[in-house]
Amino acid sequence: MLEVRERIIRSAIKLFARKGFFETTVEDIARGARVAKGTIYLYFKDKPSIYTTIIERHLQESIQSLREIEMQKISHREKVVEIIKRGIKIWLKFKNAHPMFSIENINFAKKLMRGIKPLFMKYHAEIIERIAEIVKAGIRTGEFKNVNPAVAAVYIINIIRTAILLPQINPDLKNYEQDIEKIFLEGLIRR
Amino acid sequence: MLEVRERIIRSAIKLFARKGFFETTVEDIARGARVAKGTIYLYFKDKPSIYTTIIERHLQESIQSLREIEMQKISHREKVVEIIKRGIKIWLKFKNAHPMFSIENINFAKKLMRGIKPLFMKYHAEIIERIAEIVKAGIRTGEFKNVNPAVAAVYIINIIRTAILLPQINPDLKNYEQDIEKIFLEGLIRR
Amino acid sequence: MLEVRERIIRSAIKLFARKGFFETTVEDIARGARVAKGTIYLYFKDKPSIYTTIIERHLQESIQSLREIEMQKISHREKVVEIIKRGIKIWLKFKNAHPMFSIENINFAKKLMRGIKPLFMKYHAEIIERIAEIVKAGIRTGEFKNVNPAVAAVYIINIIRTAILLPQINPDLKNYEQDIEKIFLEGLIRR
Amino acid sequence: MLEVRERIIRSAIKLFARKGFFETTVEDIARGARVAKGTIYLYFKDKPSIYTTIIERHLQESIQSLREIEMQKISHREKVVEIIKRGIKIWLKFKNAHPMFSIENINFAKKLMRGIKPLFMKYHAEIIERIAEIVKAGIRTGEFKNVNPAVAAVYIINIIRTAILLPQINPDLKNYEQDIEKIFLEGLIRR
DNA sequence: GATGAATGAGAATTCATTCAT
DNA sequence: TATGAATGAATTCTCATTCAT
Repeated sequence: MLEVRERIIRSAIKLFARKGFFETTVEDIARGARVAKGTIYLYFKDKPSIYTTIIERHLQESIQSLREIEMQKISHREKVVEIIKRGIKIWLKFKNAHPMFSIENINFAKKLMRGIKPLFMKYHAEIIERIAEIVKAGIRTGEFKNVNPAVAAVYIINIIRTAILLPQINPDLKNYEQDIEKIFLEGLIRR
Repeated sequence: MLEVRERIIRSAIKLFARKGFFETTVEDIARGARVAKGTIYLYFKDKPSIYTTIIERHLQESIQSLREIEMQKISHREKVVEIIKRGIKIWLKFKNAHPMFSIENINFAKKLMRGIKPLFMKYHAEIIERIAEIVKAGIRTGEFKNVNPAVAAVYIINIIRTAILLPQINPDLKNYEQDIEKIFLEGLIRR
Repeated sequence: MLEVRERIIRSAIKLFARKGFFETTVEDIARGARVAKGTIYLYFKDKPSIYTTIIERHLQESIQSLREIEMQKISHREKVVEIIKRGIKIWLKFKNAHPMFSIENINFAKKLMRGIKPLFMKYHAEIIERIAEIVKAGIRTGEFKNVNPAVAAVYIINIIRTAILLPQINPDLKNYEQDIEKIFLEGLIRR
Repeated sequence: MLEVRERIIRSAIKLFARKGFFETTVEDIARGARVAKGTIYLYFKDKPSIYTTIIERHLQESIQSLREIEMQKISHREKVVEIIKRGIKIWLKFKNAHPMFSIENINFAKKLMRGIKPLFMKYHAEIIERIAEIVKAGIRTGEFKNVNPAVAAVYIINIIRTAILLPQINPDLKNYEQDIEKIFLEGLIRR
């Protein structure tokens, strides 16, 4: 049997993803973790802090993934492609509950989420920063066009988002990753 | 003074965008519209239906915008650029509350959104369809690369989203639209 | 077209009988009377006073009916039977909404009905009184057993109630009036 | 101190009888039971279900009482008298709130009662049935007149009602039970 | 007289959080 | 540590009544 704290987190991830933060009750989480309601409060200060913990974990995972990519001996183009691939993998785990690349959700519930924003912003800024660094390097080596690296970084995060949303919106689509990558790297315009 | 119904809608748009659906109370909306709580219920069946009405309005506006672009006598490239420009304008108004712009919210509050989903999906499908048609035409004329038009359509919607998020994440950035457009149309890779 | 006031009363009678006092809204009554909601308040002080008016009308009708029976040249036994017959007829019109022989309803809604109680009690006392007078006379002439006339009067009102409830409880029953009258006049015990 | 659930039920019985269902608030009940408002909802799904529970309890008590009477080794006449005596005792506790005792209430609040009606009808039918059986047996043995037993059963229930109402209407009356019993068993007519 | 839009007090219900055991 | 019964603030929604037109 897992640690109580871990059981709570896993139960919460499952429920937040399925029903959302507001429509998941602390009781639901407790039931899923097979502990009593009160026990939750021995491990977490309040409901939002469960959410915060989950987000933080995923953001850290994302940053760890970026660090690994940075150190690989591959072209910057390949690095960018790798960021997208691994980003999809990590974020897919957390799917819809993840406010990561859905920054709006942070505003979606001001009061409750107030505590999440600074945390999120800190990590988010680092993620953008690290991706921007790779883009900047790619520009220096002449691999990439001369664009604002920060803009490109946000753009890349949205590419990940596009890849995750696409099958939700259009489940029949196959091999869309190739098209996304193509448009992203080479542009929509034919020459 | 505006019509009561219109005042309620505008108050709700402002509040949903600022605080989100759950943390906006009916009383808040009433206060913002300068009517009594009960008055809301003369114009709307319940709280979710205010939300639905707002969403529908924005989706219809989006579709109307697409129709106008379709009829313009400009290149497909210019049409796509125009879609993005006008999309930004429309969605900016509704910012954070807009579930299209932030499809994750649909899962962020499953039960609430259940009623909205069919409505949303209907319009969303039409929007994707119309954008895809333009892309398809552009491919035929040789303006665009040969990619799956549906993939490109979702991609374009996410470009709009990127453009809206960027200044929120990094308020110092200037002229980022140009870079976004450049990456989108010509790709990140230099040649 | 009837007078407005009369239209309101008839609409209310119909609705109170069908849905009860609490679940009939003033708006319902107005719609049924084909007047605007506000118009009701030109004719009645408030919602309970519509109810009061209806009750008063029926109680007066009951008393009028008793007065007529008193003057008839028939035996006391026949008078009592007549009271029951005409009581059934009058009360049936108002059926379930009638708190008359459902004195509990007066307590069923203390606050709202507070105004009804004195009115009701006044008439009710008179009705009991008049019936008791007839019973007393019957005892004097030797037609009836020597029982407390007031007890007999309430008993008689409950006979009316029994006759009205029976078909509601058991719709298949036929000719039950005869059995009720028999038990009432001659008793259940065989001799 | 009683169990919480029991305290809630007793508080509700007292209040429903005094003020009626509609004018008793959940807060009232909670205060009377000395628990918080929310606690009510740990024991009952909603307000009507408190009512239902109370009704069911009293109906079951009535049936249990009938079963006991059935088994007694006394004449049918004595059984019938016993039914009335014990009926008075049981129903007095629940007085005004009891819809059996006051079947009109069923229509006094149609929507509310819709959920109660099937429950009520089930028990009510059994009560009538059991009383009717006793009457039928009394007719067979020659104790009772040859009347429809179902009619007599409803008649008996109304006798109970008469006995409960009488002191409410006329508080000065003494020994009225004897007169009621006399009229019921031997009839009003003198011979 | 007549209207019906607007009001707002009041009710039922939910659920995060506490705390005695 | 763990429990889960109890709490009560907060929210949605209803509807009798008012009042400007």
